[in-house]
Amino acid sequence: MASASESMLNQSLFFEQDMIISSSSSSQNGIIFPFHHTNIFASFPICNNTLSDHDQSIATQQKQELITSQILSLQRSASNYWAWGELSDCMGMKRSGGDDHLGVAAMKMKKIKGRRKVREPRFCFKTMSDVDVLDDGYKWRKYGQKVVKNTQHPRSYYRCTQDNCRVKKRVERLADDPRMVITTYEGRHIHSPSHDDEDSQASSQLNKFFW
DNA sequence: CGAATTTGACCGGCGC
DNA sequence: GCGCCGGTCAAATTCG
Repeated sequence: MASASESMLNQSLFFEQDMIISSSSSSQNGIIFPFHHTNIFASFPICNNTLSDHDQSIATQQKQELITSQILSLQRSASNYWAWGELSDCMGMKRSGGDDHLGVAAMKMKKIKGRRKVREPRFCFKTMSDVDVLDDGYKWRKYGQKVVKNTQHPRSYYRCTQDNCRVKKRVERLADDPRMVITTYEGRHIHSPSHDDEDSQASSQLNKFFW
């Protein structure tokens, strides 16, 4: 148990270093590297819109924190995950190329300084799973369901039940492979996972380290 | 009976 | 300006 946590720690530290490298060296495809012992693969496309260096570093840091947190919390239930992150808090961003199923969502924006519109950082998992809602350690309440165009499966919308925690997630099935579940997280948890299983202590310790 | 989910209405962004 | 579409709200319904 202790060794597993330690291993995860090292993995995530390595991950942070790669994130920094990727933000300056790759603008389209990002990087892909495996989390060997969890079968998690991560790829981080970097937004190529015009962000200042300062904004870039802040956004990258936020993304790192979000992804690290989510991977830590998902590690317990993970099997055959693919994951990718998206730097989405930049103005007027459009996804280029495919990935239509994730959508250029008309996401709720918030204005900063009265002019800039910024999206919450988002992070997606693609998972081979029979169940739609993965046990990621947090408690979610469903607040909506929508049939999106060109897909036969509805998309479900969840919000974290914790007071003052604004984190949301969307869950949908891949149109061309219904066995795959797309889970999109948006925002940052302001608390530890609420699960009371035996992993919670180690998990919260790791969270403390990264947050 | 309170909590959680369902579901149609509504809203705002975006493309034409 | 209008219509489409994704996201959210909230009343109704279901569940535990």
